[in-house]
Amino acid sequence: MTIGLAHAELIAVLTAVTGNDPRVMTVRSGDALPSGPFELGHRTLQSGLREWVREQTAHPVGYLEQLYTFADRDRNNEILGGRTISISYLGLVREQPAPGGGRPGWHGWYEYFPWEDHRHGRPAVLDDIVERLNSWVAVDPVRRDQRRRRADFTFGLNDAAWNEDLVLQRYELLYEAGLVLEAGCTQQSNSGRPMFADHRRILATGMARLRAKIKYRPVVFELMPENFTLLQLQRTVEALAGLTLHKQNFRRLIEQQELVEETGATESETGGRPAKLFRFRRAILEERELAGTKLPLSRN
Amino acid sequence: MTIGLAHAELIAVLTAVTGNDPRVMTVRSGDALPSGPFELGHRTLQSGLREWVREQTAHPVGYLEQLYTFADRDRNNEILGGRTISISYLGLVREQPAPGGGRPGWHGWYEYFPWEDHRHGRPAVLDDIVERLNSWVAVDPVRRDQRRRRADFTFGLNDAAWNEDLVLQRYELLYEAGLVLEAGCTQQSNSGRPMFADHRRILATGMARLRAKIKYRPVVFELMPENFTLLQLQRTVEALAGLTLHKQNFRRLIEQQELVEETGATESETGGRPAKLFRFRRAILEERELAGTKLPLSRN
DNA sequence: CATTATATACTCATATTGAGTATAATAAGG
DNA sequence: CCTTATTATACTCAATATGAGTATATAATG
Repeated sequence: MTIGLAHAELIAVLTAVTGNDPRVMTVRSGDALPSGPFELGHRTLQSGLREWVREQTAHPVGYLEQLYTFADRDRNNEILGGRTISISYLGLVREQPAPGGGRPGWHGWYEYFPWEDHRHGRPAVLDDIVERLNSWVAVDPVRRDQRRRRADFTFGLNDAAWNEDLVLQRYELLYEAGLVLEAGCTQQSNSGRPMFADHRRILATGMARLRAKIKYRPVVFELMPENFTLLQLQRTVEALAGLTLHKQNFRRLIEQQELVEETGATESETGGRPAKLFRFRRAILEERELAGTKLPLSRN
Repeated sequence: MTIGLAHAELIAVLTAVTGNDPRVMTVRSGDALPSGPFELGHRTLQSGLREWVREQTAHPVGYLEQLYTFADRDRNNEILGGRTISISYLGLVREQPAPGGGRPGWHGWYEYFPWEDHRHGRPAVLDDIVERLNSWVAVDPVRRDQRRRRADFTFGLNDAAWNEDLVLQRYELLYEAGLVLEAGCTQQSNSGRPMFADHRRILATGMARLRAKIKYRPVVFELMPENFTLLQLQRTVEALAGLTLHKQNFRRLIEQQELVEETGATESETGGRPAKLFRFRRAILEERELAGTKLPLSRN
């Protein structure tokens, strides 16, 4: 009897932002995240993950960080004996054209989480969700107050402010309330596209991590091309945060932190006055690995 | 051939602060962290870890959060076949008297990391360490500049400020420079007490996480008794951060965030004017699970 | 009652942040 | 060429947060 033996699985939340659209790399036409077993031939967890992503999506991966390790009892249905442990990673890339013409597996974040995009105001799907949440709150006479506070807090209801970082908490609340398909509910519309097993939860974990991290670390630049305008940079951050930002303050913060430097060239495809092109000052990574990037999350 | 099979191990960094001394629970007289295999009988990773801690240390565990998952090739020396995956957790507790008179495995953080405690000024061991680091910097003519910047940044040398969060980066630098025993060096003094396998690295990961987290989440209270004075709270934070804080500003921040409420009683054992006793306002966890606790890290 | 020690209140300069207004540089339409 | 639309960039200002003090309060001790 081998105590402690388990199946180790690697899962990737690979993210890019293309045309102001935050996307995640998927397999099976958008139903699952790239994944595969951790094998003896893999040098490390990271390199194992890189191999699976290369094999399943043929997309190069740059920045990679560990997200979370899951081991749910109901994850090993199909597998004989042992348990399955899933080690998930967040990867940041620039979207590349698919090699060989195969369809690339990019899908928009907000296809899975339509209630998370507040760039054009509060999304309409929230009305429906809030109504169903209210029923869920009301149905339990004992925990009603607790449920009320939790719903208010996570979804920014009744004077609470919307907090873009609470992606995972919102998903988990919807799951508990039986409002997403993975929870075995029969409802269909407005709850976002489901995914295989717990992959949507893992995506939520990655989104939450990234939304939180862009505020104190210069990771956005992993998603940017070599040269970019400040507005492009802002639009990328906005796409991730699902919010619009104050333009002038955004520039002020980026520039005063010396995160970027002018290339000298300008971009005039933007419509109005041509914008200066910038590049990321890689030197900053050494100068202050941890000193952090603050992003002005002053709403518009 | 079972592809993807691995040994799953759970490791705990269990921390308490007793008498202004941050401590970690150990086994084997301080040589290792509590750990054990993830077994079929365990419902979840967390509950498996709780069982191992209970069995090996008999200490109750409250707050628990996942730290990191490791899988190094050199971790499975003794075990036949497969790899070992270590899933580490950070636990926060209040130190309890050992049941049955067995010696409890509490050891001070700074026994393992003597260079991390700056509460009484820059620790003397740093002189030695810096000298050896300088040799390490100088010995490589090619990467000298890079090494210089890295040493300066992580240890706060040459005008760089000491950043208490960089516990792991400092340990890793010392490891790479061959200045800790785990790296196979022969030196003895001033490099802190080593631990079994990579347990000291895992402890560093936990310390770094906790030092970072107390700044934006009210987790310190997990380490406090039910009622406490503001100075006791401050001393606990200082013990963790390895720094002294500005007393008046500390109070201002704690109070204006409404993290605590007066119990009505006072504590007069402190020497001077009796201090009001406070308790943590648990309600705040619901009110703003994520709104955060800011700690004034203005040095004294 | 002076001394010592801690607790708590209040002050003040500076930095950061949120939210604007004003001006500059381009393209397109008439 | 002039107006309008559109984007870029500079500058202002009030509110708040932060770092670093000073001042006062309440106890114990000798």
